[in-house]
Amino acid sequence: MPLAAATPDVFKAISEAHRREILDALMAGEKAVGAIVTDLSLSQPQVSKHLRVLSAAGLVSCRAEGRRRLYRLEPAHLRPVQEWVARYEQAMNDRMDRLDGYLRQLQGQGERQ
Amino acid sequence: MPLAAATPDVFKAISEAHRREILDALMAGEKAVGAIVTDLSLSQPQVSKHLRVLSAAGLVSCRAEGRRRLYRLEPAHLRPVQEWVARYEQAMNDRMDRLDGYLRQLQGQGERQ
DNA sequence: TTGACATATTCCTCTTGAGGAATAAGTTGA
DNA sequence: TCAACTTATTCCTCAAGAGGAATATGTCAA
Repeated sequence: MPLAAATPDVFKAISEAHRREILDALMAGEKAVGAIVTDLSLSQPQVSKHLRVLSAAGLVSCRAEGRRRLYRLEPAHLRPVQEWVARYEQAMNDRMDRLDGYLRQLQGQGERQ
Repeated sequence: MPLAAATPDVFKAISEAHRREILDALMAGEKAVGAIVTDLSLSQPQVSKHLRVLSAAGLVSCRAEGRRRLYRLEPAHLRPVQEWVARYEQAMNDRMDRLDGYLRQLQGQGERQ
């Protein structure tokens, strides 16, 4: 994973399954790198590199405690994604409403016949 | 864009900015490829390839009308993303609540002094 | 200081993916 | 059938990105 992988693009950051797993693991709370390694059965460099990407995207933060580094979720930085999908939830509902209206209309016709 | 790009992975599909723009453009309703091309100032092959990826992910569907192909949004297939982020909204709120409780506690102490 | 430990980084290889140019394929109208 | 039109596909190149192995960096404990 080259340095350039540390893109601050949140959508890119969460597009990788392993990185989503890491975020999921951090939902339980702060964790050291080693804990993530054992939890997810990934290699240590692999986890470090993914954490770097997540960090660049602002999705995790880090504090040092002794020789360990404790990573913590920063869920607020998922907001761009959240807002983006939210607009489509609206679209989903609109479609539902149309379908609903159509069904109601069909039903009305049925009753009139 | 090789064929292998047609991954049915929704997260990968929406990780590309141009593809998100295409989806956004389709929120207004069904559109022909050419319309997307002019709307977004992308090349025609570029749009076709992105539509292929979006289609493989189930995010758009297509119907032929004469020599044109009309693409339509399938917002329901964004559900995996929506559900995934939703879990983090919960995490955000939890954190907010803790912050709120903490502030209240501080305020209480201030009043007592 | 030295050695064990925890994490980060570098170097490498391989695959994936984006985009351009050219072309193929399907459709319509004359 | 032929020419114009619309979209899809192929071939190519280049950059990005993932992962492994080895190593560097930093920290603690004795």
